[in-house]
Amino acid sequence: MAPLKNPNANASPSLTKRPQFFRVLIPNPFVKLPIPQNFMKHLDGDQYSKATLLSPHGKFWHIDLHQEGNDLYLDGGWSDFAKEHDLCTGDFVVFRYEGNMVFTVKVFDVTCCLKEYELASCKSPGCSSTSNESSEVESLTLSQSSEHKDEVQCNSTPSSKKRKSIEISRKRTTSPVTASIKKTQKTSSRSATPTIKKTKRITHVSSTPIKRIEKTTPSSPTPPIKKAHKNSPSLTSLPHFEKIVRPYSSKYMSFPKKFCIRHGLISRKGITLKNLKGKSYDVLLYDRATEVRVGKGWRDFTLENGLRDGDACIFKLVAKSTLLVCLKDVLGEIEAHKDSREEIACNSGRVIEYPQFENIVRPFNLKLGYFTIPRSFCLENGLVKKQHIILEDSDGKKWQIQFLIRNERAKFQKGWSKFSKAHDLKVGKKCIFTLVKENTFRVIIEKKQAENDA
DNA sequence: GACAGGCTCAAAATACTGGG
DNA sequence: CCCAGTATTTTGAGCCTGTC
Repeated sequence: MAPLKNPNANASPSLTKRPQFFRVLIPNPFVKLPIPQNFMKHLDGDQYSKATLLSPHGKFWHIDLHQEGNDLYLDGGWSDFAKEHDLCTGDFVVFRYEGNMVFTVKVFDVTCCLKEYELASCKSPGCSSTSNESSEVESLTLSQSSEHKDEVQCNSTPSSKKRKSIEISRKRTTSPVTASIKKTQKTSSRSATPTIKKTKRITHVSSTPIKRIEKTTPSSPTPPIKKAHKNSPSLTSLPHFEKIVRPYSSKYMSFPKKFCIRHGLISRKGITLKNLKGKSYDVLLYDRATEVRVGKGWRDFTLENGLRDGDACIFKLVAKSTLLVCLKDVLGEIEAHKDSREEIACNSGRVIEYPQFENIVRPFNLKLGYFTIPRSFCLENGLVKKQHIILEDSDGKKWQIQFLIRNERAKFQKGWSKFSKAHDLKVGKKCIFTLVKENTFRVIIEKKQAENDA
């Protein structure tokens, strides 16, 4: 099925009013389950080709969607899901939409009670224990999943300060956090700015001292939670701790050493962080005198999950070496499904700028007839394969140029020479390329820079 | 001449260590 | 907790060769 895509959306539904629907199971839904037509308005903009179900097992299931006319069905993988969860005729299944085609699922049986499930590693094809921790049993339960929001929100909001606008176009992968660092370093060196101080102070209010936050299962080095039970521990009772993202957090995060020792994390060196969307990130731990630092791999996590100065991260130990990370931004909102900075910008009402980059024309651009493009820009904007793109000049005239990537290097080539000649490009001129839509750049050519500066 | 592709090397960014 | 410094990795500029 061709994915239906709405250009608008990615935005997660408001966390305070997540849409839900339920289905009472009749025999047919064991093959495929229809999504109510009225509910589909909440899916606008998401890709309809697949859905991810966060099961009561605490596992993520990837289910194919099938569209018939105006109807949308949970199809491929649904029967496996039903089988794995022992769904019966008359069962009442609640789907809560988390955004980005992710649903948490609750199952009530004919007695109107929430069904209990064993937290076993599932081996069914659609189940997302595909990552490197496939053998591990995750202990995130359905109730946990639905409770996490309340749990985290019970902490006071860290700060009401407004965030700075997002720099979407960046030169040479300058992350927001990095940018923040640079800014901080410029304004003052060792002493934090008043804003940061404030954040810090509030941090202590919001994050109970680690000793109090951390609730461990009795005296076992690792929490052997194997069964979801009505009385089973909720996420709040899983061992966890909270940390606030600081400017230096783009480089590393420090974990409380006591927590790591108690749960045997240090001995493992490499652990897995998992976001609420189920994506796993392998990171390395470095044992230090007074703390344990998360090093290699951490940066990827911060970038992909849009962590910024002031955000709170709640790390919950859900398996021997797996920490589930709940994010809470500086405004106190839990961001369960951050997908991109653009999405974050949408959610917080910030202005979205078109991605752009700029380059100065160099001699070889004219001599050899190609123009190099920052790799980071290409990666961020999905320019990853050879294709034709359109350059639109200030007169509205369009030029077809070949975009290609070779050896991890991206450049405009075929057609570039014509463009450069037509616009009388000279060495030192600055060109600003704004990606206004897929495959189309608007080009602004600025005047020659002050005599090549020197 | 235009285009495709490869190589080297310096600069920048990132990962990590040391220590106040 | 946080900054400074160093080591390592990644990226892009520049140039070259081969093919059409």
